[in-house]
Amino acid sequence: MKRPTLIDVGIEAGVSAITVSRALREPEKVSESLRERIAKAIDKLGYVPNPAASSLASNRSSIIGVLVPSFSNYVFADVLSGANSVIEKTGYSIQIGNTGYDPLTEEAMIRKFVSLSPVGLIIAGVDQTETSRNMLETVDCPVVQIMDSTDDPVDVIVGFSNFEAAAASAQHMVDQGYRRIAFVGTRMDPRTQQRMAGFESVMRQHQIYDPALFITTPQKSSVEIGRHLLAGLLDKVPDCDGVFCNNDDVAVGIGLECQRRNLSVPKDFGICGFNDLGTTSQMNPAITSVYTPRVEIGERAAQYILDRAAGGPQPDIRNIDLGFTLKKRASTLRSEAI
Amino acid sequence: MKRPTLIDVGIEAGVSAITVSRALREPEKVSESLRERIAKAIDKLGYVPNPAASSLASNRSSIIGVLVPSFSNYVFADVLSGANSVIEKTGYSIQIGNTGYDPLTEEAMIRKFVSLSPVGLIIAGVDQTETSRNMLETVDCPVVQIMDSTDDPVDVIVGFSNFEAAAASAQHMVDQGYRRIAFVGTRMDPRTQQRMAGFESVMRQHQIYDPALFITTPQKSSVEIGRHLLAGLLDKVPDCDGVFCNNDDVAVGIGLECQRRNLSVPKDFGICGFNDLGTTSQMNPAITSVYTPRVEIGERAAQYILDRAAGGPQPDIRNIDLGFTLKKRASTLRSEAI
DNA sequence: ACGCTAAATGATTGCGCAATCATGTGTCAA
DNA sequence: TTGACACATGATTGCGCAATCATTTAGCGT
Repeated sequence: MKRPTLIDVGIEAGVSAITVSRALREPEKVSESLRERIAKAIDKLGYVPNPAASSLASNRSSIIGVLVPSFSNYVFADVLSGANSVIEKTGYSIQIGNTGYDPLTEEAMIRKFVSLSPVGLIIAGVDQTETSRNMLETVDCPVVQIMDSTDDPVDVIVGFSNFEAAAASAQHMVDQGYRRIAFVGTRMDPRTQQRMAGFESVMRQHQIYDPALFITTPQKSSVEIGRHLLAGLLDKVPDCDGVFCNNDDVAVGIGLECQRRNLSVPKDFGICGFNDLGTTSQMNPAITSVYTPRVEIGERAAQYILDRAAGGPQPDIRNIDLGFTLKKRASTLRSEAI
Repeated sequence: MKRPTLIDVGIEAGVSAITVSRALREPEKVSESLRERIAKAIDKLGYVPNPAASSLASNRSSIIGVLVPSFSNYVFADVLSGANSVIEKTGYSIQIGNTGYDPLTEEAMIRKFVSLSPVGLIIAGVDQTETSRNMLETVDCPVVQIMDSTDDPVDVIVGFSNFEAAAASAQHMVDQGYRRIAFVGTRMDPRTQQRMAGFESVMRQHQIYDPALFITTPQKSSVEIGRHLLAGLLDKVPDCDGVFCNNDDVAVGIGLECQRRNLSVPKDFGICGFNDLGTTSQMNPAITSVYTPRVEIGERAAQYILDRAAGGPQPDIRNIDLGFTLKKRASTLRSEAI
């Protein structure tokens, strides 16, 4: 009852082991009749390839590594979902790693992944350590950075500009007449910092920049923290008339806290979220948010790796910017609300 | 510049390859001095083990397979997070699979995972096909079913009783005086059906069972669908006075729709969610929900696999029920609200 | 019918490691 | 001093597959 090998299948089908191997990997190089006989033998014996042996012999595993900073951040659940939908139809599989937003953990995970001779790697962001960057430059497989935008990716990057997305949101709020807009940032990972920079740039441009309006916390985002941060913010800056959040959870929390305080949204207070995870659009009033194409980013990243694995070239455009969409909703549309 | 092997390290350290291998896997069997020399050599050469070779030679990979029905269901993001927190400190890695709530996809994924000679498997639920069940019974590694409860697991099961959790919620609503309580179910996967059964059982017990109060849809849950389902429900059953949702998203959507309709919660309408994902507790009013120990389930499942891998025995209690907690909040506490 | 080429199939080898068994080395009791 | 024994280290082998090269067969024009 041992697990059958290529040799067993070969014997059953009356061919050599290598022909079976070929029939599986390059069927066009094996005659029709043999293919059928081999298929029958595989079926009969219940043969399943041994990926370890294949990997060892070919110096190439069938693993695609996906490195994300957090599983509980739903943004990455979506990315994973997109990548999976593309990969699951192939013979490849996804191995995941969680860096916990820590560069050194990330380094360790990259080292581990590189040792797998993966088909490709997907990794969030551009802010790797020098050592990490070096490993990624050197590894013999496509590497896709995601959720960000840069002219100098390791290989290619699929994402959008966090700076621009935040700037567009800020500009929208300014357009709607808000002047004392706060930035609320949780976790403060590199992408959040870029959003903060984009926000700040627009504030400065309109000469309404005020450092007192920047509220940040290293805690992870949540609806609950959003409520607390709004309370703190209004204590500290009572004349604050709006907020841009680095995350939808926080925006929802703030929206709920406004309900409780009977703070009129959008009239007296504007709210803008980030990522458009679904709840913002259903709130009362509906909350403006920046839709980011997370699922598509996962799909495109995975597809690029498959294309390269199939022999495709590195494309000319290495910065694949899928953009973002500012979903303007009631929570900031003060002009229409009057 | 080739990747160094055990032999290279051995030469560098002046020992044989197998001693290096031992130093890595069973350090206590190698003398202190050699261990140091070997460690230095490994460092100098930047040696990283080849998992494929190891797996081939030992007939045992370092992979723990986790099979979930969906990545975008945040419940499983939490499970994954819990499992990862336990596993990341070890030399093992997580390979994930998405069954898409489809038994045949699940079968295929199990087949694939089994072929990896994994350290262990974690799989959601108990409703595998006969073929799946067979493979799981046969595979030579610990298998942990999760998110459910049964006296007859494949190996062990870590979870809670969906039937009991729903029944407890229903009983609570009945205790609060609700009599025309609807069940709103999305996706209708096996666990949702168990919740429905638990709910139904309590309704029958109190002789207030009415099939018209069961609203189900194959769509996945979301805040948006929750709003729509409430609208449909109130059209169909105007005297409905409460709802038990199989999922928090739906409960939040219903809560928001009640806000919009100025339907007084909990006075005229009670709402209970499931899973307690975080937003329910922050709503106005706060929504009652059943907290399920998702992260802990992931942790315990992973820990069990590690224990078994380290030579531990199969425990006596194979049904590890971590329970649930009904978080009674304003949305159902009608007696207190008056 | 002959030789040429292309297509189909096979034989051999080694990937890097761990299982197994073999050997060396030191310690201690009698 | 000897032998028994534990402990430390090494040599050999094979895991199942794919890369490489070798061989056979089929198809074709002249």
